[in-house]
Amino acid sequence: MANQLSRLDQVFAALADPTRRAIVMRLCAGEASVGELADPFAMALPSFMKHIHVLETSGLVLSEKSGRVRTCRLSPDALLSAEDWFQHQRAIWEARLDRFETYVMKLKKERAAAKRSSKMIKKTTNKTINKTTERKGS
Amino acid sequence: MANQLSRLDQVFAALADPTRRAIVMRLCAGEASVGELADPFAMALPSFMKHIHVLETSGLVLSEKSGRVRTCRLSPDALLSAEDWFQHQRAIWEARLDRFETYVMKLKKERAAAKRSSKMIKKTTNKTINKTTERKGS
DNA sequence: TAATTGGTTAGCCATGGGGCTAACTATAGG
DNA sequence: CCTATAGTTAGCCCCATGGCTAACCAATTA
Repeated sequence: MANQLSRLDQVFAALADPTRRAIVMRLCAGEASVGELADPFAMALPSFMKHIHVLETSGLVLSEKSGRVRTCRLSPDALLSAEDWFQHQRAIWEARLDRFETYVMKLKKERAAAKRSSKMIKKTTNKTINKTTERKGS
Repeated sequence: MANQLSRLDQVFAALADPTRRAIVMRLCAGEASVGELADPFAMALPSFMKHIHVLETSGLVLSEKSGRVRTCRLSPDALLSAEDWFQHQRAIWEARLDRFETYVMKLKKERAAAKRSSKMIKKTTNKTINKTTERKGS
């Protein structure tokens, strides 16, 4: 009970394996038994079951046993939470790009104005731009 | 295609580690030197450098050394390709849901018709319908 | 030139992941 | 009742991963 990894850790770790990604892709098309899922893979069943187990503990897959057959289905929640992570990062990234772009536009204007009214001071301003991208809040 | 998969392997594996996800999140806010990146982590530098290296070979991060300082920045391509994967899976999933739903609608109609014209045969149909109501919007 | 700073290389260690076989349980079918 | 089917459990192997220290460049800076 000491070190519980975050759900994202488990979801990404689960999806880092091509076999498991293939299983998820297969389950996107509908539920299936372990045997059906395992069929395309040249792998011993116990090995395959480990993958299923990883997917289950990551929350990506749910399964239920009835009789001697275990049926697996996708639980889209974990998938969505990972997708959310990407979208969140992208939002931050794009916001920064926007801020940067407007900043550069402002600089451009200022530079143009300075050029119009003066002689030549642009070298240092240019360097300042690099510094800013490097670090924002610290 | 197989090439792309192995890249996904690396991207997901890279993101499966909380340290590395934190680095990516930090880099979404702008580029930084290795030292700056390492600062928040209670970890020896060589260990930290391994994470940077993993991120670089996964294609998530680019770095450039000038003088004795190595500056890292995010390369959004890999991030986007992973996000695409999710969106693709979700599309398939949702398409299936739609197909399933129309199928159930068809069943409902048929059941209503059967009920109108016959006695009582609802057992299995009923079970199928419950499955649908269980998850609808997602 | 000497010392400091910022990374890098090399090598060690413990753990965990992904694969296997063999043997076992439990249902379904003949 | 007997056998085949579908998973499951146990245990072994190998190598990748994530952490460490120690020693080593190579730029800056005093």
